Amino acid sequence: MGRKASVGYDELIESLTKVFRNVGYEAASLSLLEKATGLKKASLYHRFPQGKEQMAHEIIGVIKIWMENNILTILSSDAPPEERIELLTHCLNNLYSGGQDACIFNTFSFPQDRNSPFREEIKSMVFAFIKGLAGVIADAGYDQKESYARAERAVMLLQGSLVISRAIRSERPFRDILSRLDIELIG
Amino acid sequence: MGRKASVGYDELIESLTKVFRNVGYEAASLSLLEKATGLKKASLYHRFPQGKEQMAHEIIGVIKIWMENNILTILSSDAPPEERIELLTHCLNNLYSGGQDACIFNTFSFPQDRNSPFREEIKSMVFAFIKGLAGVIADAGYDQKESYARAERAVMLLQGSLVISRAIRSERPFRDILSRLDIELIG
DNA sequence: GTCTATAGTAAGATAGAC
DNA sequence: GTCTATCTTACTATAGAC
Repeated sequence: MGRKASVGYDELIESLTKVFRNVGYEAASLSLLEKATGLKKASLYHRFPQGKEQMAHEIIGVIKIWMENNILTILSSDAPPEERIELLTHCLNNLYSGGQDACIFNTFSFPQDRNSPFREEIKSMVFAFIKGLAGVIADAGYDQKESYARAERAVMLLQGSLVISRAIRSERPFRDILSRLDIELIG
Repeated sequence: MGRKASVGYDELIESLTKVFRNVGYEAASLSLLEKATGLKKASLYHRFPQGKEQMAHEIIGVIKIWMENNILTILSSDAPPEERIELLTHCLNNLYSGGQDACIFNTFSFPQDRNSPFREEIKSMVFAFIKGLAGVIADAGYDQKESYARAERAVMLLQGSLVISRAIRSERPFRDILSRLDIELIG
């Protein structure tokens, strides 16, 4: 039997995610990751033998599963559209820490050569999110084309509000968008 | 008299900007900057004695001036609002290369410790842009509060569309937003 | 499983020839 | 003004003790 880990997998991933999403793949140095996780470089390599690239892949995988189990599950439930959007709003507020944390859709989409591997995963997650939203909007009575357009627009507003919130260092833009998400989607 | 530069200041700044905005400050290594400019490290240090940090500051300064001379000048002209927005649209399409290039509002807002110096400059540029837009909207008859809200919202949509366009590798979302910018602002 | 110690590599930055 | 060569530092990654 192996020795017990001082840091559980889940909290390890959470610490790594916080760094990666907020500074980007290249800037996420092992020293930053050491500080964030409380583990030394060698220990990180013990957990992730392929180093940074593996860490990035695993946090993306975990986020993907989280997204399926939370956001997408909420969106495809049989509750009324208004209720689903209400739940989604809380979910997103939690995911982005009220506008303080960046989104990997943004951070991991910058062209940093080698890591094009995870750009494909990001792309499919973006589409999954938009399609999930479009489903709710369609359930509220909009036609398919309009539903997709509204969904995509909402994602843009969310991403844009995160950009502006970070740029002006105020969570207010993000909160504003989140508080009007229902109107944006099915209003 | 000094020897003639093989690369003029303007095209040098342009090459540097292309790298910085699209990969971010940390990932903009001197080898990337060498390739982009065609100058060797030592030559770059001759032009920018304080290295990367100075390069970043100067490209931001140049963009700021460009923004004042183009975007802000257009927005504060005495042409009718519709006409100003039409000019702005072409300006933005050019600035972002039709959705292919990232915005420094986004790239330079990530928390990379030391370079907090330029976060203040970015912040003021974001506000200047929003206020410039709000002016046009107010001229079209909207009250101040609504004008500001619409302006901020338009900036979010632009930024968000750039994020999504990069994420799904299609300029379509950006083009869609740009083509509806007039409706978004004063429609 | 985590650590200290240490390679090995790429980064930022200078010195000096042309 | 640009270059090659070099220095120093930081980073990624590994070896081996506990």
